[in-house]
Amino acid sequence: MDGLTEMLKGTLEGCVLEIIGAEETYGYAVTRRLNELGFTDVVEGTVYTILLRLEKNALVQVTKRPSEQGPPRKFYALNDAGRAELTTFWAKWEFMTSRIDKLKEGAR
Amino acid sequence: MDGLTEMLKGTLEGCVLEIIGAEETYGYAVTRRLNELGFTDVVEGTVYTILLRLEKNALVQVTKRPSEQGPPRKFYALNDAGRAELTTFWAKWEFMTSRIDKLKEGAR
DNA sequence: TTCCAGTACTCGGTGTTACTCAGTACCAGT
DNA sequence: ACTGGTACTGAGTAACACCGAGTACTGGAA
Repeated sequence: MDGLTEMLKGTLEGCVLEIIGAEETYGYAVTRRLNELGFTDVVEGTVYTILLRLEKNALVQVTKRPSEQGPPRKFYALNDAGRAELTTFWAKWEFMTSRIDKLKEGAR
Repeated sequence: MDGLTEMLKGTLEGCVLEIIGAEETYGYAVTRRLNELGFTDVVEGTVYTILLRLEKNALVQVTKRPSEQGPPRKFYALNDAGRAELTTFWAKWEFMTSRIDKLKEGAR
């Protein structure tokens, strides 16, 4: 599935938030997870920019740990602000999808 | 509901496509329709830019008609390319929402 | 009769976002 | 020595929704 780029704006960050909220993890693994989910076109560079933004906005706690395979990993975990952001993300998602599904079903 | 701006990227155009696909209509009315639907922050300028884009991309057929109330209206109707675009929009929407709902439910 | 509110469209400029692409670097197995 | 997988960075691009100011037409209130 391609051409999802524009549609993912604003939601991809929420997905990343959800993924690292479920379990402390690192950029490369987040990319793999998104690819597994079906977002096959999402590439590492994209995820890293999101991660850097989350860090800049103080929504995550970062811990650098050595890896057995390759360079050290930056592990991300949500802090309180991050969890709050995730909650409002799902609220917005719920709101938007419900309205659009209503439109789709031809509600007047 | 505010702060939906980023999330609407890529989907708002699809919504406009759906609205004018259901019935030939004009910009001001499309804005009203979106506001009724719950997207209260969507403003005229935004809708007109989308309409202009649709016209530029040859997805709509435009007819100017006088109005009883105010300046003449530009009525928009989907052409074949527009209907095709609408179909692929809903396909992308279906794809994206199904994946994200799966993520939300904690699918591994 | 003038002025305002509602209707209706246009357009230049802005900020956010995902993406592209190139680069750096570390390690394992061949 | 080399390749391929792992892992992160950063500069630049394109698309989109939004902002704000402007134009213009009509009808009713002041």
